[in-house]
Amino acid sequence: MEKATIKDVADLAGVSPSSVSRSLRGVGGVSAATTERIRAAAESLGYTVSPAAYRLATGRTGTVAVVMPYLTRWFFAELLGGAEAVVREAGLDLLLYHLGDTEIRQRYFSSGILRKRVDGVLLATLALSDPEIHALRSLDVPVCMAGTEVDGFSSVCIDDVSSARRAVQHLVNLGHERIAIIAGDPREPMHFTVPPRRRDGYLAALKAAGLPAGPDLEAQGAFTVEGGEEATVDLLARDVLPTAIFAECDEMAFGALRVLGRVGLRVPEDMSVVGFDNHPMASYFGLTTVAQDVAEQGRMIAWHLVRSAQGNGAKPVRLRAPTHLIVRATTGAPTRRTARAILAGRQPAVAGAKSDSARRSSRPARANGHDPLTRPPMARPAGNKRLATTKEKKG
Amino acid sequence: MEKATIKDVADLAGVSPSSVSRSLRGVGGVSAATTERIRAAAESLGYTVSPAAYRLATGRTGTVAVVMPYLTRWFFAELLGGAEAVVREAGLDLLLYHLGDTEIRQRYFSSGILRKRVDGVLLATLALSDPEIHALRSLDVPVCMAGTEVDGFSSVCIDDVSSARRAVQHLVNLGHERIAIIAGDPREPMHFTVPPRRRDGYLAALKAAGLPAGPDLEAQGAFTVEGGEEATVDLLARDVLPTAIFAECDEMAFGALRVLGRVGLRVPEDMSVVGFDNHPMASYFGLTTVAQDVAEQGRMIAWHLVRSAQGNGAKPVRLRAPTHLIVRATTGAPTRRTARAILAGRQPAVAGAKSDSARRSSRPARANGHDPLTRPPMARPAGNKRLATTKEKKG
DNA sequence: CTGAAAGCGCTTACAG
DNA sequence: CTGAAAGCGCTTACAG
Repeated sequence: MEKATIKDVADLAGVSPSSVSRSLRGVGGVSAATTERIRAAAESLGYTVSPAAYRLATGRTGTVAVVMPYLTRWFFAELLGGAEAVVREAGLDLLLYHLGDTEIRQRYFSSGILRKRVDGVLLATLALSDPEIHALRSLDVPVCMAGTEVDGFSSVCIDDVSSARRAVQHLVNLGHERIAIIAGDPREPMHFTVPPRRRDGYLAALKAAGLPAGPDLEAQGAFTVEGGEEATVDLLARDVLPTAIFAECDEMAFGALRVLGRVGLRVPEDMSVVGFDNHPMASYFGLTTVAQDVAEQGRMIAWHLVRSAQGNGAKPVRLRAPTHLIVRATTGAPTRRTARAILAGRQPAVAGAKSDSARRSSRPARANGHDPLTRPPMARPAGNKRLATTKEKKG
Repeated sequence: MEKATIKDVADLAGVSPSSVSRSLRGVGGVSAATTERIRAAAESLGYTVSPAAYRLATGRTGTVAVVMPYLTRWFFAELLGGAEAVVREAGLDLLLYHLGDTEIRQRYFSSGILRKRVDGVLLATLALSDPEIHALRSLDVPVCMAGTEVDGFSSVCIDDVSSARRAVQHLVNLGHERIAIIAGDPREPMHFTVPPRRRDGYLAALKAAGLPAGPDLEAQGAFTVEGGEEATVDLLARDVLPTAIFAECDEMAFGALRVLGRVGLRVPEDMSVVGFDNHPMASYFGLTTVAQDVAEQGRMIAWHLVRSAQGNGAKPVRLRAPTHLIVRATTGAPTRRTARAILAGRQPAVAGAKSDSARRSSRPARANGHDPLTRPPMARPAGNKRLATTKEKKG
């Protein structure tokens, strides 16, 4: 079947294209009888409005752009999934842009290419430069952000500061006094805005508790598993060891668990670990973490974007998504034995963890802290009740 | 700045819109002098061609659709990432559709809504029903598939059968004689095509080696970590236990490792495990697996789609992406002690693994098989040479 | 090499 | 309630 046009439908129904357009759009002013005839004609012809013609005539594109710095990372994939559902439900098209480096990004924003192409833009967690923000503003379409707040744009965020603070407070409450952080690399090319906020929460909790903070207790982890491993190796080579580690994201916590297992430190007996995000693998590891529903955030902001793109109530809003601490099995009260003493008694040297020789030690690696069967009283694992399934319930 | 039109540019350059169009499109027939004047005018006005007008005039949309059954699963996110890069590089727009259930999907395909909207469609691993295939064909635009082969459409696939066979052959070569499989659920709503092919490879290897196969050695895992856990619990409750497990995907292998660790079976001494995909976490677990480069597959097929969508050499092709076995630390020769004997000596009963009581056993969980320090001679771990980073080199 | 004109398929005041 | 007409911003034969 060839592509039917509005004229074909009009001819078949014996009316003018105007009437077809009116009736199909449901703007009223068409008698019930003609409406029905038109509907039947359109259906029999398999008629669909040409998006190009519609857009040209109305100036509205029926399209939103979703701009992502990463497509494969958990957070962004979840966000995209949530947003897509809402956008499609609204009958709009979703144009996907993976905008890696700043240069590409700015070229895109300022080229105006988006302006004629979309009715709205959804940007995921990017710290934007001033020229970029300016370019976005002059796009002259509603812009929404996820994970970042910018004046004049709507956004959805979690409260990274207070959430991180709560996670660290959990460690404080367990009795930890030397709490290290595995932080995101501040020189991250993507200008991630999240890491510094989570670090602020960490620092706030320490300060409130009168606990020490500083470079001795910080390591960089790049927000990846490997980065978490490197950071942990780094931490374990410090003069004084922590009794607990707060990782700014779960992936880094996974890396920490691996290294701790390798060097023979038990989790949580010898070292507590807290992550952030409740990554799908977190329950696998029994990781204590801060949970956020990222897909829901995608839905929230996409819903707002759709409304704005359709011209309704375009006042910028700042949406807050909730988080909650999930205590599983990687956190517990510190034991009297320090990690240093344990390592000293078992390993040639902590520094040895960096070399191949550590791996040839005769000690078998320990479990990575999941499902520790002896658990200190204060650690209340949520979930993990059954062996076969480990899905957490919300809330 | 208001949106400049071609007329604005023409006026500023003192020429006709025709010339502006010709010169900007680079179709020739415009003097160098005018071309330059036009270019300058366009630039000073920040002119961009209106996609809607262009599409209406030419009938070409400059857009491709990418249709995905999942957005957040590793495989699909990787594929999307690879495809996006190529599509954007080609200057085309990427319309994203997350089409969950069959009903929604078919409605979309047959509505013709895509026909007027895109110049090409890329479908990710979906087993399509005949009506769906018919609807796709009548779309009248090139359709490319990733992970599935359909007559008349271009596609990119790995050889699931021979890759799975090779993985299982690796187990056979190590001396395993009872090799179980954790397979994808055949009633999967998405009509996944991959699981049966990987199972075929598994069966072929067993048959060639004259080893037993059958229901006793099969369990369903749903292609998720939790599914892998359940399947492993199931396998461990069988009358006769395997000495090795082939999981059709890495996520299920992760689940297997977790359960094995919990019940006290060492990997690979007591049980070997092979996965499939080389998921980013595979190296973390030291998992022996079949590696495929999914992003590359996305690039390959997207490149072909772009060419087809632009009308060049539209003959359907069947692209094959390579795979390679990565032997890490979860596979080794079977020991004389059977898993059954080990379990019998250590646990109240295998069935106990299903109940909470197993978790309260006084035995600590074992390491999940990564970095086993005693390793049988035939297992040659690739990578894992250094502690801090575990990235594999290709090839 | 350049321009006038038609046409792509719609929507939307404007008349009736 | 209905239709004729203009217009959205381009491209592309068709003349010159």
